[in-house]
Amino acid sequence: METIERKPRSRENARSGIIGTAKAIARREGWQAVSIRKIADAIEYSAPIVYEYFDSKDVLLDEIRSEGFRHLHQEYERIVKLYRDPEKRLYEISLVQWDFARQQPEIYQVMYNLNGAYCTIPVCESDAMQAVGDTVRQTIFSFIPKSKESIQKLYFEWWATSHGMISLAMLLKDEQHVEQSEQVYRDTMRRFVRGLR
Amino acid sequence: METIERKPRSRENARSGIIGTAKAIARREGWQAVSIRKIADAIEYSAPIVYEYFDSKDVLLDEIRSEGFRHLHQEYERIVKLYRDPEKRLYEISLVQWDFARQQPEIYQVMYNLNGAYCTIPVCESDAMQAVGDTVRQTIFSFIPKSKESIQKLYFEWWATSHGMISLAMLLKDEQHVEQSEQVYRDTMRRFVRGLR
DNA sequence: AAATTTTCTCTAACACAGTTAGCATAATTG
DNA sequence: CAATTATGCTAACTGTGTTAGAGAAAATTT
Repeated sequence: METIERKPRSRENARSGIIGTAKAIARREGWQAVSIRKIADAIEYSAPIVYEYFDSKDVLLDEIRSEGFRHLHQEYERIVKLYRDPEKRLYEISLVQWDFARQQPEIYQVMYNLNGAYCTIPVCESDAMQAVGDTVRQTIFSFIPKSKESIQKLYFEWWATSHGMISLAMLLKDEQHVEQSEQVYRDTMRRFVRGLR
Repeated sequence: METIERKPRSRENARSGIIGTAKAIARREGWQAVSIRKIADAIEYSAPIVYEYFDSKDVLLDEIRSEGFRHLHQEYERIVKLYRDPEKRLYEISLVQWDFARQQPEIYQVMYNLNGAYCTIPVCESDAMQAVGDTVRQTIFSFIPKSKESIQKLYFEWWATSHGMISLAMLLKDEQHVEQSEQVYRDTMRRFVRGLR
């Protein structure tokens, strides 16, 4: 993913090379260390070339963020198709969220402007994020048919609980053991889902 | 807090001037806009002077962060002294946390490396943060005398729930109405406290 | 009072950041 | 072959954190 040959490369190829390099640097050195010049060096181009693919660093980060939300959305839809029991669905969705944040922390960080990642473009306006929200709201609605406002409140609660634990576990990863955090997360999310009926 | 006269100023005076200016800029333009030169301009000094008071920007941010945790700790202690009922205590502490994040979002952001604020120094090692944790753990212990591990787990849960809602409400402040978020927060925290007994 | 030292503050510079303008070369088209 | 388009570069601008070293002013000593 790092040292890409320069010779045979189409436009889409270069674009994904930029994204991949940005993610690789962020994973290795943190988002603060991600610079246009460093990306350009890695893909063996000069800095201005990057601007042929992304209008600004902000737009690049936004693209990576949207990619993250789209990936998450796909995973959620997979879960929805896999299980029929609404409770099982929501619980498994919760686990997917945890695993995603564990396996690709740099993506999770840019999605929520965490730990030095900073994208000016408001995340609320992202269609991908809306789509994720819709899937979860539908799942909640599927076993608790309530008013739109009530569903929104429950979704907000679920989201906050999950995101709170994930971002806190990231913050304390040196002090608190991952296994324990994960156990608490599982228990809490299971309890949350149970509490819905 | 912005245009400070230069004439009569002691060392402590200048130090707090730097901190105050940094906070003011962060509040007005976000943490990403906080630069050493801008701070120096505001206090009518040249940039290197700032380094006489703080070894680096990182240290400056860490100081502001610790200040935030110390302030929060004081508020928590005030609540503990004010109420005898443990449930009331924890609930009021939760509300203090919300109000703090509402009234001084820039401080809350630097405390958790949110929204462009980025301090390299690990927050876990902060004594002030530990002190805050101790107070909350004690409060939880005061009406649920369990093992250290259980208390730690409950504290983690409480913290995650509170922090999750606060940071999410910050993220969605344009979409979701503050009043509704606050209502959900109050309900959730009350339910959490109730659920402890 | 003169000389010396210490204190205070500044300018200049370095490497790096995001970003843009303009030029050179290569590929394609007529 | 000539003209045009595409491609990628260098150089530059402003702004960032940070450091070195110069210079003035104040305090101290002789």
